[in-house]
Amino acid sequence: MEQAGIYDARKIDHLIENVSENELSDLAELFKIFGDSTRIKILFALFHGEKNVTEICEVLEMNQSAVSHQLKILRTSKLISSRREGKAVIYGLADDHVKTIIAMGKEHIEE
Amino acid sequence: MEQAGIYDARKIDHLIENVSENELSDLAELFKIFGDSTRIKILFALFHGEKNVTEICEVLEMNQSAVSHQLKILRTSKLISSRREGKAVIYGLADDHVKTIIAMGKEHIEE
DNA sequence: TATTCATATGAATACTTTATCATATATTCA
DNA sequence: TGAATATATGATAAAGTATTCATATGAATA
Repeated sequence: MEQAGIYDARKIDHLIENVSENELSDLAELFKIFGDSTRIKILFALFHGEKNVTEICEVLEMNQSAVSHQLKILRTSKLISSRREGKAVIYGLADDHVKTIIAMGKEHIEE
Repeated sequence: MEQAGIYDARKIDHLIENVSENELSDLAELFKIFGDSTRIKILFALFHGEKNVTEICEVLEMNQSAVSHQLKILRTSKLISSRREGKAVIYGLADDHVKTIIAMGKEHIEE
């Protein structure tokens, strides 16, 4: 299974050495966030740029309350960031790890 | 947020383009698998080599039934592979994506 | 300031998931 | 073949989760 140069195997191995019980729990918590269609859709909606809540609702075709509940979970996990601009609250990806994690997942399911 | 050369940003961007509704569901399903402490612990237990069920139970300090139930989920998701050797069934990681995905997760929570 | 628009949040419900218990299956060995 | 060991699995209870509805908060504007 060649990884097409996307990562460096040695660095990967180093990253997963000596992981504490607590870190394992944190990891599970993190992945749990990605493990929901609605939240994954929100993250994808933000891949190409920031969006406010109304726009996210339109993309997902879901009601505002459901979306806001999930936005809160993503915010709490620091996967997305938010700022208010007038009446609207604008959301964006917090950092590039989100993209990488999802890309790795996509690469896996493609096989 | 420099990624220390662990991945190539262009390839990441390419991977997450044009993702269908179905692929999003599959992705959520995949991450759901990682989103459980027991399963993450099993995967870590297998990082340094294959183990049979009894050994996995010892590492996790969990009862055999609970472990087997989670092994089945990991097997079904093709994250681990198994083979029988006498009375024992030996499990190992199915491929390197597992390591990569978890390493990315770890990198994220470290910040 | 009253109203409207945008977002957040609490409570309730329906749905999912995990661990446990009991038991079944598979393999080895006496 | 019968007992022992290793693993798998079905059913159930307990815990967790997502969506919906109703309502609250916050900001802009008439």
